[in-house]
Amino acid sequence: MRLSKNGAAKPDREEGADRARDVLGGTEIRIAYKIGYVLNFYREPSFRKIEMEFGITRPEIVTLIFLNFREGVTASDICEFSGHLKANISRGIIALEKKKLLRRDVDAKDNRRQLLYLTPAGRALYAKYIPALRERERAMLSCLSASERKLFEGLLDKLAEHVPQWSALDEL
Amino acid sequence: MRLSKNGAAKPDREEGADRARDVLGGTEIRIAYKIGYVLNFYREPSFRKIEMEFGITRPEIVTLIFLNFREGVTASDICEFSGHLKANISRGIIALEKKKLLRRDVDAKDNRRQLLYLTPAGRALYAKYIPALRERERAMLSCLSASERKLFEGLLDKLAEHVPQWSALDEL
DNA sequence: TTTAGATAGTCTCATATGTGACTTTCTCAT
DNA sequence: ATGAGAAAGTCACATATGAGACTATCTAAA
Repeated sequence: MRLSKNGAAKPDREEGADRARDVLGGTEIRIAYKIGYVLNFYREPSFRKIEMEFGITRPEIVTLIFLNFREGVTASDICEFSGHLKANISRGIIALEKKKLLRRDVDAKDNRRQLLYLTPAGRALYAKYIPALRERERAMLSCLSASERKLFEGLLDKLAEHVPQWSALDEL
Repeated sequence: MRLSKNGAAKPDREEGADRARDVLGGTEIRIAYKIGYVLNFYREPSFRKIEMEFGITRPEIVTLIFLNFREGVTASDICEFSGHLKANISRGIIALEKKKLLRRDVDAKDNRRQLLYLTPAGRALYAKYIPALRERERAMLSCLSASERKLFEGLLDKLAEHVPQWSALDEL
């Protein structure tokens, strides 16, 4: 029942993959459980490593990821697509500003809102940790052929676009 | 840019689904990000509700789910397939035992290990919260046809079986 | 046998997180 | 215009979590 460090099964044990198939198929929420299983192994170790290495929290990590491809957004926007609670994103933004990794301007059109922008230092920090995430994603998907990957992403897109139909934003 | 509570877009804003497609496609780790997006909306609200309603923690929730289909396993086994750290699963098991929701026996073959079994009360508690998780999974997947769902699960299985190849257990 | 190292599980401490209340600002119907 | 209610963001408090040390037990090789 044990896996050794490199993921290979010990001689007298079930092989890891067999065991995974067996176990993961057993719950009453098979698909959700399997998504969680794969994602946990992708995300948790990666994010913990970044947290430790760079002294930032998860909301800070995702805020930098988000701002890297779209600036001038608000804390609420980041909540909406990161799944983090607004209190945590708020704290993260305050911390990032304190470290001069982002800048925020009050929206002239709506004084409640603050528009967020990365500083060069913020962009540089992002550039330090994103390659490991990219590489790990590549490894995760390497068991799928190019066409399977396309297929998988297409189905994921469908699921993602459908999210607003069944999950209210204020649930997060 | 805002979604209203029922997920419908306000008249003068982009529609939720368009916006999601647009935003989610922008990161450097598209597929991982999309998996996280969908899963967050599935898992976080559901689990938080269970936590509050029944006064149990996440490790306790997953321990009950796991034991419901396989008993006589150990804390390590649960770590292996839940993605939770052993300290947290350990605390969860201690709490569940205190509440008489599970029972543990020292393994006669290996005195370090404790074999876990649900009590009827534990099974009853599980039965109270699993229907909502099932229903929410159904809603999440309702945008896929039966054959798309099969396809999606097949690809997920492939990814799950491949996990040991790229992620070491001790990373969790 | 003995012993070095691995493994199962628990504990302590520091930190991150969830909840809900709060302020300020905006929106919209009257 | 004005007042009720929604939305953006912050805060304080309690709790859950992550890191890493620790004990006890097992394994395997000399």
